[in-house]
Formats: sequence, C-alpha cells, structure tokens
Amino acid sequence: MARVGLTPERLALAGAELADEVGFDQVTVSALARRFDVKVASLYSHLKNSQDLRTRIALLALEELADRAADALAGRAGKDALIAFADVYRDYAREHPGRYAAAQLRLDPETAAAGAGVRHAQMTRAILRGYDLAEPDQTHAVRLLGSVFHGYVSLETAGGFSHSAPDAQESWTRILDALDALLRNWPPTP
Amino acid sequence: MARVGLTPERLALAGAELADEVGFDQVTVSALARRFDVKVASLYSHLKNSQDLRTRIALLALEELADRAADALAGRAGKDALIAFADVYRDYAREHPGRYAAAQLRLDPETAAAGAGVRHAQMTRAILRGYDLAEPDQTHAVRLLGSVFHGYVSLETAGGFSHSAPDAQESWTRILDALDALLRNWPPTP
DNA sequence: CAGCTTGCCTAAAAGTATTAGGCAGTTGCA
DNA sequence: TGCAACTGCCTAATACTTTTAGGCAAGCTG
Repeated sequence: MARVGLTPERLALAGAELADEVGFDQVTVSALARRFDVKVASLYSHLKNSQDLRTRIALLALEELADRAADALAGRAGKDALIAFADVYRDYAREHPGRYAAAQLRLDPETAAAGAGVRHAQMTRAILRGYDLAEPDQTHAVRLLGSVFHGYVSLETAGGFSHSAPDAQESWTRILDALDALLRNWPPTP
Repeated sequence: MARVGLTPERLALAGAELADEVGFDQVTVSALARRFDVKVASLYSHLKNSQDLRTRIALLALEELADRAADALAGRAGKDALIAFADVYRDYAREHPGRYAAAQLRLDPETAAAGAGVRHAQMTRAILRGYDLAEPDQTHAVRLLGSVFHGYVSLETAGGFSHSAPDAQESWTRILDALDALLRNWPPTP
C-alpha cells in the first residue's frame, strides 16, 4: 500500500482546487478521495469530518486573499490603495470562484478569529488612513467598504450584471470613484 | 392512505419554513418528507429533484421580498424611500435567514428572468427617481445600492458586526445617510 | 533489526437522492 | 349513480456520501 502522503494542508489545497473546478458546494470528502486515488475512509485520519474540510478550505482562501491584499496595499495610499484593495477581491473571486465561495462560509466566531478575518478588517481600516475619518465614522466606513466589495463581487459572480450595459468593469470603476468621493466628503451626523 | 394534499407550492412554503428553522443548506427532500409525515419518494411527484426544491424556495423568497419592497416604496420618495427599501432587505434577512440565504441561490438566467429578479432591479431604479442621475450613472448607482444592501446584510447575518462597537444598527443608519449624500452629490466622470 | 507509530485499508451502518412500478382514493363522464 | 381513468402516495431497489471500527504493513526510532 503506497503511502500517498496526505496531510490536512494538502487536502485543503486540493479541496480548494476542486472547488474552483466544480463549485464549492460540490466539494465532498468522496470526490477528494477520488482525486488522490485513495479510499474515502483514509481521509478521516486527517479530517475530523466533512465540515472540517470545508472550514480548512475557507481558511485557506481567507489567508490567500489576505496575502494578496497585503501585497496590493504595500506602498499605496488614498484612492490608489482603495482601488488596488478592491481589485484584489474582485480578481480573486473571478480567478477562484470556488475559493471565494468558500471564504463566505459561516465560521464559528473562534475559528474566524483564529483565521485571517482580523487581517482583512485591519487592512480595510488601513485604507482609511488616507482619508480624514474619526471614530465612529471610521468603523461605519470600514463596514461600508466591506459591504460594497463583498456585495458587488457576489452579485457579479452570480451573473447579476451580465447581459446588460454598461459592463461590469465600468460600473466597478465608477463605484470606486464614488466611494473615494464619499470618503473624502463623509457627511456629518445629522 | 390518507392523501396529504401536497403541491409544489406547499412544498416550497414548507421548505422555506424549514430553511428558516435549520438553515437553507440543511433543507433536504428527506427532511421535507418527514415534516409532512410522508415517504420521500412521494415528493418526486411534485418536485423534479432536490435542486428543483431549492429553486422553488429561492423564487418564493425573491417574490416575498419584492412584495415587501413594493409595499415599502409606495408613497415614499428620496431618502425616505431609500431607507424604507433598505430596511426591507435587512429586516427580511433577520426575520427569515433561511429564506434570505435561498434568495442568494445561483439561478440559471432564464429561471431568474422568469422570477422576481426583474422587479427588484426596477424598484431599485425607482428609488433613484428621487435623485438627479442620468445614465449611465444611474445604472452604476443601482448596482452600488444592490451591492451595499446585499453585502451589508450578508456580513451582518454572518455575524461580522457582532461583538464590536458601534452596533450594527448605528452603522446601518449612518451608511444610509452616506449613500443618500452620495446620490445627491454623485461625482462626475473624471 | 526489533518494535512502535500511523497511514491507508476493508467492512459496515446510516442518511440522502432518485427511479420504477403498484394500489387505492378521487374525479369526471355517461 | 356507477365505472373508468387518473394521480397521489406507497414499496422496493440502486447508488452515492458520511462516518466509525478495527486491521495490516511501511517506515521511523532506538
């Protein structure tokens, strides 16, 4: 019996690839075993259960996304940073739809806190350093940016903007223009 | 054998209730059969397959959501309309998390077009009548609003804003203030 | 090289999805 | 009203996924 050299990390990575190929909800312990040409039960030495697999894929995706975002943010500020950061999310979702779907998985709070979720929040806040926003408006703005990025990318990958003019890229550009303008001119509390 | 009086509509409704109780991804043909105290195979007279069930629940949710939104929009304009419309989405997601998750299901284009998706887009556009936006900026704004509403509600129901100040309601209010300000003062194309 | 760990295996049980074919309760028509 | 057709729910059967238990041998450890 040749040992294949499975590890939780390799399984998560292969699961992520599988997700990109067939969709995150089609990722199954059985399919993964097939991919390694190994019996299903063997995976249970490395995975607690199928939820564990999904969670690992989600954490992998969040990590990759945070790495890319950190890269994009380095050396940029203001609108440049805003656009670069936003593009990371959008590009990642387009390149890796399965991974992006995985990143949307509801994690229990401790798992999420242990993962890259915190980095994402910190980086979003870092973008706002280029704008003049005091608390609590800064937090409101963080949440707005998170909502727009996630919302737009979700709707676009769901096909919501296809088959209609103007194309999705143009709206994306103009929406980022608008957000930049909004952040530079955040309305006072009424 | 007492006839239970199953119909696709009753199954979709019961499926929606089940989704709200146990989560949309736990909605299964078997669970639904159990709920009606009927054998699983019996449901296949009314449903093509389990995907058909999920699609019907999604369409039901989209319809309910559109009905509520239409109601909220009646007799309102400008910022009032914006807030009322946005609150419909947020409240629906909080009251009916399973249904809201169902509404996010990727539908193939024809199914989506046949359903209430179009109404949603039209209503979002109706809100913008209270603002002075010409095409193509109007479409950009429609997409921005959709993204913010969907994104915020997703992140909030995923627990993204809990356990941190300020509370989610306050951010929501201020984000809607900000969007209103942005729509009243949409930046020109650079 | 002897022994121990452990990675992958077989076996088995439980749940879900789906199809085929049957019977009885209901409907519709004379 | 009576009978025929329909159709709603059933049993039976197959296939796939998840998960647990227990076994054997590969390869590291001394």
